[in-house]
Amino acid sequence: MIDVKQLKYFVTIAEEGQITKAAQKLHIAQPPLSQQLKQLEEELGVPLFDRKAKKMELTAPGKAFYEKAKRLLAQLDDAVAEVKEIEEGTAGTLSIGCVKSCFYYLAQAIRHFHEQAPNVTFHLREGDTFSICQLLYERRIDIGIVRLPIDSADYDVIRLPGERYVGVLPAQWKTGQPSLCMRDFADWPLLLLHRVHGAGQYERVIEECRRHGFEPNVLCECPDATILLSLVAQGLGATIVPQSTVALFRLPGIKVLEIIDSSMTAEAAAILDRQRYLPKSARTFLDVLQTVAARAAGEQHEER
Amino acid sequence: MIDVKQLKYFVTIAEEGQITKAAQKLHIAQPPLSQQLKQLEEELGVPLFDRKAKKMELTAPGKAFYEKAKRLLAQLDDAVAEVKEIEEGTAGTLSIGCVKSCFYYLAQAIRHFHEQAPNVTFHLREGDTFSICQLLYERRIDIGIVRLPIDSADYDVIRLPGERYVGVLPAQWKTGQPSLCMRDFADWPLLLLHRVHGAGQYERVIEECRRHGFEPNVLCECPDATILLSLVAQGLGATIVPQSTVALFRLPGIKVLEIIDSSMTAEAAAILDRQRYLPKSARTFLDVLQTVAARAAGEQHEER
DNA sequence: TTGCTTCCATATCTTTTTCGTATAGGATGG
DNA sequence: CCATCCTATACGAAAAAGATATGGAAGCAA
Repeated sequence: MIDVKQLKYFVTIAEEGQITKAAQKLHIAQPPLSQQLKQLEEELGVPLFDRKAKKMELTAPGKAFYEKAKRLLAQLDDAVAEVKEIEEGTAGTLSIGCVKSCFYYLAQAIRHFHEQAPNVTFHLREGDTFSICQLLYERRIDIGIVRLPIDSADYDVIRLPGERYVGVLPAQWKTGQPSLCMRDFADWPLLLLHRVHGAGQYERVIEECRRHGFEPNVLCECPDATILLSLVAQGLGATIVPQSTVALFRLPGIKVLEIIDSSMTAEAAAILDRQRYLPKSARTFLDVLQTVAARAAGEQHEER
Repeated sequence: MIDVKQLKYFVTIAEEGQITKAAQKLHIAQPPLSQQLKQLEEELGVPLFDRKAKKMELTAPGKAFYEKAKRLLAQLDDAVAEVKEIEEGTAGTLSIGCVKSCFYYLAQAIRHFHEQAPNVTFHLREGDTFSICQLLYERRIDIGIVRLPIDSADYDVIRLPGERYVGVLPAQWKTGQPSLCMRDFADWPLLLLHRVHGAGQYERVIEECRRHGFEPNVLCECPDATILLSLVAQGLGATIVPQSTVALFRLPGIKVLEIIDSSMTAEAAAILDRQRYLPKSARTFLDVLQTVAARAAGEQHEER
């Protein structure tokens, strides 16, 4: 079976014009090189060189094979380099699925990661937590970014720092203070994020309202943060969302106010298929994501 | 060092989806295949598969490498096939240098050879015997076709059948008989082939004239048969050339007559660089050339 | 859950291949 | 004609690849 080693040997001999010099260049002794060449010629069934007294000269088939061999070796090197680049995360594609309320993290992370690894391209998918998990299971995405809680049986869950919820009101609404209490929401129609499948933030917010002694008036539930916020901008009602959600989708016509008497935190996480090999680009991206999330959490504390 | 064998193994595993089946297909045991794969992954520094319970699944770098590897293996096969084709003479290029007075042989040989090996292309060079030898020495041509005698020290000489000389006269010249004697040339201005370097047919014809008791009146000597014959066609004089020479360059305005009282033969030969590997196409071509020359000689005898 | 099956990984031994040293043979040039 | 340079062959040593035996994890069925 023809071997890469034989190709390298052959190419070197062809370029050096003699076996002895080629052997030196290859850091092997001369006899084995003679043998390898002989073996290659036998495998091909074709003499590759005319053995002249002072120099080996390529035959017609030899010339043709030299060109091919050189090309093949170069392509092999390329292939190896590319594989390593993909592994190192300096090239390749990263597929990420993200719930909309976490796009702020994602956008920041992509921006920072792109500075480190400009050759990595992204495929983004959007959906609610359930569908993101589904995509991950189907291997359509490498990383999912979702809101907790989730059923974590099949995934590695990398928790991101929790963040506070904020109240979002139509800009024209009058409020006495520059901040809100949970009790304020008792009188307003509420628009809330709600997963299509399973329990999540929605249930948590309802729970919090009840803890503050009122049953919320939920006008609309919707799984998509941008739709929700645009409805708020239309003046339909107020909503309670994680802070980062409005950091990205800060539409005109809404105002964002702190809720001072609630310690609810929205938790997000990056999730991974446990059984799957993760390219280094993905691992690096996760680091970046965590850094971004941590900084966002820090800023939040400062504001407070 | 990455090995073709490893690539084949890897591709097979990738296609079979599991090591055990791949090992069966490759006719080796399973453990060595596991080891080879492991080794390849170590050399690349990248895991190529996710080991899942029931099937091996390619990682992102693995997918990329699979495509490259498959392509490389195909190209290697192509390269080997091409080299063998060139060796077998079913492809490649054949460079031939030929003196003009032998082009008849060459044309016939090329025509027949082309039927056998339509993928072989030709590079033709023309010159006198000396320059053809020179081209062969410089490896600009694979085969030379020349008139004897030559200095045969450095070449393998493959003699072609000898052929008779014929007299060529301007068409308008009146001759009593349908054939000629050497003596007839005593009265005519002669145009003769003459090598630029060294001795050859010219000297032989002069010698033959003297043997017949006259000193030829050489009006013009010239190394190129077509020029010579066109001068004859212009009525400038007569010439004596090998029969095959006029067989190809039968210009209007000349007539060809047998010389009945001379047994001079013109000898041609194919010559080869002794120290050089000869592709099979060249060897096959030589066979065809000899067949063609032999048949030409046969026809000549019949005519006679 | 238990037991069975399937498949990958590891360990060890055997065989094959490859390499290095020593040496012979052929061509070239002074 | 000898010295030199290069290639080819012979043979022992080292390295690599393969086969067999075995262990362990995961799926599947009872």
